[in-house]
Amino acid sequence: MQDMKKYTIKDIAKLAGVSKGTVDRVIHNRGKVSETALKKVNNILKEIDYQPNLIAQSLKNNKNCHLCILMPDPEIDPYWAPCIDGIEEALNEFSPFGTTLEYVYFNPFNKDSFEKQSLLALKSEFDGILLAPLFQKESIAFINECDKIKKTYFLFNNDLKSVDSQKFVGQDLFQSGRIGAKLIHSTLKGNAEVAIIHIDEVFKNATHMQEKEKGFRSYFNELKDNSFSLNTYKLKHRNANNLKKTIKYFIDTHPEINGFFVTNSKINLLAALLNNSKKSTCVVGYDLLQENIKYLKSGIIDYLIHQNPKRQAYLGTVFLADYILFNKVIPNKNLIPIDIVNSENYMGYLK
Amino acid sequence: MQDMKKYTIKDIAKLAGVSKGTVDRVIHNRGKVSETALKKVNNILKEIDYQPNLIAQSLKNNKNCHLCILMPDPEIDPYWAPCIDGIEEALNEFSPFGTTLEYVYFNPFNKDSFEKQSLLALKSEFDGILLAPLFQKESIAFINECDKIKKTYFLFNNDLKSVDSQKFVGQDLFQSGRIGAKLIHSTLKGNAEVAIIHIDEVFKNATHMQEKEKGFRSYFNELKDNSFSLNTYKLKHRNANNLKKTIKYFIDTHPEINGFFVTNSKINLLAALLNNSKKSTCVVGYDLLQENIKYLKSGIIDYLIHQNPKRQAYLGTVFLADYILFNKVIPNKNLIPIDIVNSENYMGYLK
DNA sequence: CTAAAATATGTGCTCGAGCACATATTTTAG
DNA sequence: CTAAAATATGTGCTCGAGCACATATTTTAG
Repeated sequence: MQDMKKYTIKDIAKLAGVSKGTVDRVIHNRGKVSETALKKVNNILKEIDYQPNLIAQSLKNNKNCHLCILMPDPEIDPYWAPCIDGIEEALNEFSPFGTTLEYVYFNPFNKDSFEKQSLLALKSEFDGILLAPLFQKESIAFINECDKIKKTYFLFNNDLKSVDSQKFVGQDLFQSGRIGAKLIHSTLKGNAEVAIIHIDEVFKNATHMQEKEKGFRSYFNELKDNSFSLNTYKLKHRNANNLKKTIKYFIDTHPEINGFFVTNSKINLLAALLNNSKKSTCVVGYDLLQENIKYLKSGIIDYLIHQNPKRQAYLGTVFLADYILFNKVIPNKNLIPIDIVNSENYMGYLK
Repeated sequence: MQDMKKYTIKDIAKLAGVSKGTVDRVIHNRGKVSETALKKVNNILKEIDYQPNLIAQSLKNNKNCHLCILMPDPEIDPYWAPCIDGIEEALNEFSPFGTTLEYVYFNPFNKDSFEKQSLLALKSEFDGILLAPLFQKESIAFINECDKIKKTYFLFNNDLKSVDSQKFVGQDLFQSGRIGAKLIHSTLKGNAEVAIIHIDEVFKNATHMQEKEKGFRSYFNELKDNSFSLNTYKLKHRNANNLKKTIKYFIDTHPEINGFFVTNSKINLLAALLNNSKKSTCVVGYDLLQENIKYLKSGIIDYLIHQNPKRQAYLGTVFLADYILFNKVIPNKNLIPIDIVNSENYMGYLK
């Protein structure tokens, strides 16, 4: 609230009765400064709380920032499509500061594809890389490689246990499972048969869903209400038709279930086959895919938990660019809020 | 994705075989350029899609941006406290670009205070002002004055009907009411006595709450379920003790109510007096005040609708600074998402 | 006490855009 | 055809930070 006059190095030099070269040496601890000069300059720096002009600084540095984005192909899994919007939004903000981008997609259901594409990415001359480390082991190998060749990386979507959490933006998946549980609890109150359903299309990329299940179960364990019974079901398959039959068979053989918690965005596959005539049911799943919103609007899905891939990718890009261009520190623990979405507030989260 | 080499004016001058002065004149349409030179330069500009270096530009302009924040005193109404965090966060981002701030607080329950403080603000030498226009008529007078003296303004929290919505960031209050209704509907299912409760401490600043009520009622109207009965109650008073008695009396005389929708952050006053022994009740209100979260955790409040004052103020500040410093256009219709908060996801929205 | 070495300090250029002013070229008037 | 006026073009400074290099001052060795 004080009158924040912006001091320049020249101002400081004049105030201290030295040249700007000396001020510069003091600021950057480059030595070759007498103790008298050092003290004078330091006192003034402290007094006026000198902040260098970021604009002048970055003009001088004239750094460029070329980022590489290593993520699943949104054509293969539409969950990732909003990430592009978030990244492009960040690019818009940073391209006047010399930021450029390059996308490298991999098939999220195919480990080999990740390995192949990550090698491709490494060949590129990027200054920083943003990646969704879907495959634990392979991703760790990849970032070790990045460390070795001194390239900055940043993770989004899911964390890697062995990695500095300062380099990650995403959600707390355990807590996210608890939220699902709370929603089903609020809606069904008691005497409910609850199913935790893992629908997995091709590849078992399960750490994600397991964390959610853990959180979900922890909520009900703490509740100590015997009138809820919980069971886990894994609905897998090889091709889409097959999966549809599996789900249909599951629904038909479990008419007693009235609470459905689907641990990923595939909930629309279940919703398509659910009959909403049964009065007291609660269906909770993940992600604002068009297909999911359709069933949210029609009332078959009660709640969707929003993982906000767009914001995750946006923030990841911004952190990287800010770090590379302006040496800004990346804030610690970037857990973004977990949004509860129903038929009345989903609009706010699209675009 | 092409090789985005960053061209400078010097590069263009060389390519066109002219001096940078001529290039500059072409770029800014300042005339005094022969047709041959004009064509040559324009062709190259088009060809390389020249984008001026924003950093160099703003170093040259060396604009300062002094913002004034005209908002309610958070000491008087704690709802506003998070706004300060959001504004300071924005300030952190922009102070290296020469942005400074000045707060002018008014008493949100006192029109005269607003008028007095807004006059005070006008005396200040600001480049832009961010305000929460609580008082319709007075605020319109104020921004008309701003228009007259050509000062940039931006609104947050609530809109003014007569004002360009491009200068506003906030939430859709009607929709927010519908969300409250949906939550009560999901939780209570049917056969419910629902109360819409306006708790107003001193001043009737009602447009806010009226919009929410309209949305709330519109949801139930569309539902066409006779088993819900809706009633509106206005709980007013002159001093806090008095209000407590009023609320207590209201609760005691309306034991039949099981759905409570409180249209503002004062829901903790109701929650403090509610008995949660009754099994099938649903209490929905607004805002993540500490007092509200207490009752959310204890289970008396089921849902809080998050108006995200922090993000509103953050975005407002960012838009103003970006506009003043970099001539960025302020995006149209800045309606931020309306977050549904329960005991399991509130943490993500704090800080 | 002097010359060389070590240390301290200052100067002037750069980053890219933008503009004032100086200079060069073309057009017009007589 | 020439001088003045009009027009076109180019030069060099500035914004603030940062650094290489030039210069000044102090210390050390003999």
